[in-house]
Amino acid sequence: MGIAERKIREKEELKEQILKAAKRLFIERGFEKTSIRNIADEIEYSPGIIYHYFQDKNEIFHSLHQEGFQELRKRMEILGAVEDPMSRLKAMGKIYIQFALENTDMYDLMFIIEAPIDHVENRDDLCWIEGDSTFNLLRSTVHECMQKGHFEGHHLEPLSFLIWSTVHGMVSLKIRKRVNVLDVAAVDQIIENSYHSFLLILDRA
Amino acid sequence: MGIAERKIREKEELKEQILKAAKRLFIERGFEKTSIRNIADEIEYSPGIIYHYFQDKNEIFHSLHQEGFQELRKRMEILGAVEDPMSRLKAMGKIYIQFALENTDMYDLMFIIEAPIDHVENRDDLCWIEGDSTFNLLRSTVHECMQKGHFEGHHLEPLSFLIWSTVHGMVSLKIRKRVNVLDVAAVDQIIENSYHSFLLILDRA
DNA sequence: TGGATTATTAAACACTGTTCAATTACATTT
DNA sequence: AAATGTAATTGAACAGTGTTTAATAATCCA
Repeated sequence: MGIAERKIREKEELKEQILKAAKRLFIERGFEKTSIRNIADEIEYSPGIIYHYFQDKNEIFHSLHQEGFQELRKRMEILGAVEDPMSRLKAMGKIYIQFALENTDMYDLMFIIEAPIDHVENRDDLCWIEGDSTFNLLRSTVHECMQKGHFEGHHLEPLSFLIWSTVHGMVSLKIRKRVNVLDVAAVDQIIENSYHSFLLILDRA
Repeated sequence: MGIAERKIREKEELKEQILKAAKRLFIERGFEKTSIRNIADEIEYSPGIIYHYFQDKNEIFHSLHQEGFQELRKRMEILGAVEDPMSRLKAMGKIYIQFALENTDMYDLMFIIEAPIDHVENRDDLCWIEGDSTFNLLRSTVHECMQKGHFEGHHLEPLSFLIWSTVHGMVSLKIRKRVNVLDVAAVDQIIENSYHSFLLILDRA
């Protein structure tokens, strides 16, 4: 049944086209400003066709999640070379921040935007597995640090979440333009300087 | 010219009505799902009239910012009673988190949502002044802590931003439903436990 | 009362996500 | 090769969005 297989392959190809077009438009215009009709125009099909490949707009952008997590994880790979867990933890934060600031829209989609995450109710969803594996990297690193005597009196889960929250807080305040309450001059450097403070804190924690 | 004044007063009244209706709907439906027509229905006027009182939808919801900051500052007032700056700082974080979790939509508007902050280009805007005065409270408390010998080796501005980022990170990850990557059982308690870890860290920082 | 000003409306514009009946394309069977 | 049945694709429609504007209603002042 080579024909049926080709059919499936072609169907997958169009799905891939939609995803690629969606990503292209999304990266340069953001979530809200990328409409179904925009995507349809881009792939030169009618808008209706998109609903034969995706349930709704959210499902399209939710599919892009995965790519974001893959990219983030790829960047984390070099951490394998870092023996000392404490140094690894510190490098991890730096990579996370860098990823967020260099891929603001992707980060937005992954960790800030409401819509696409909303009707992912079951925890078995691929996006949670992806996210979980990324968080696991943090968790296990923190765990190693604790085994080496760091973070005395802390508990693994809350501390890991706290660390995540700190870096997320910094980048999301910048991405969503709330850093402007600070002195204008300091805005550009603030995250780098704050992260430096954070490293100091981690050493003493 | 009592008549002119009454006119102005009446004009203010309708503006107030719009704002009140907008807030009512916003609190129970969120930003996206509150439309101009919804607000118009609520005050029993035609949709067009709203544009005689506000430039656009963003300006309406931007006006609600202020109320949020007022409420937040009101909650912060009891901190005046706390002598020790370190205790005050800790209590401050707790109040901030509580405010965010009890007024999620308002917090969303103040610190997460993109739209209404977007075309507030000039830093003289009331919203920045409001926000700045709130941040000043944090900054000055951190400053007092430093004068009492805490946070050695840190700098005021980056450290203050770091602390803000940490609490913002925790609540915004919860508000935008990204805590689900954690063990399901831990979700409810995670912020409280993490904040406890944060207090420990502050003592050692 | 007449004229100018202002407040308010209804209708329209250009969008949005989504659905669905109708159409086209195509592989399989006769 | 023609007919059939299935799947892909379309175009139009629905109900909604923010926003603009010409026309209307209301009000104040001379």
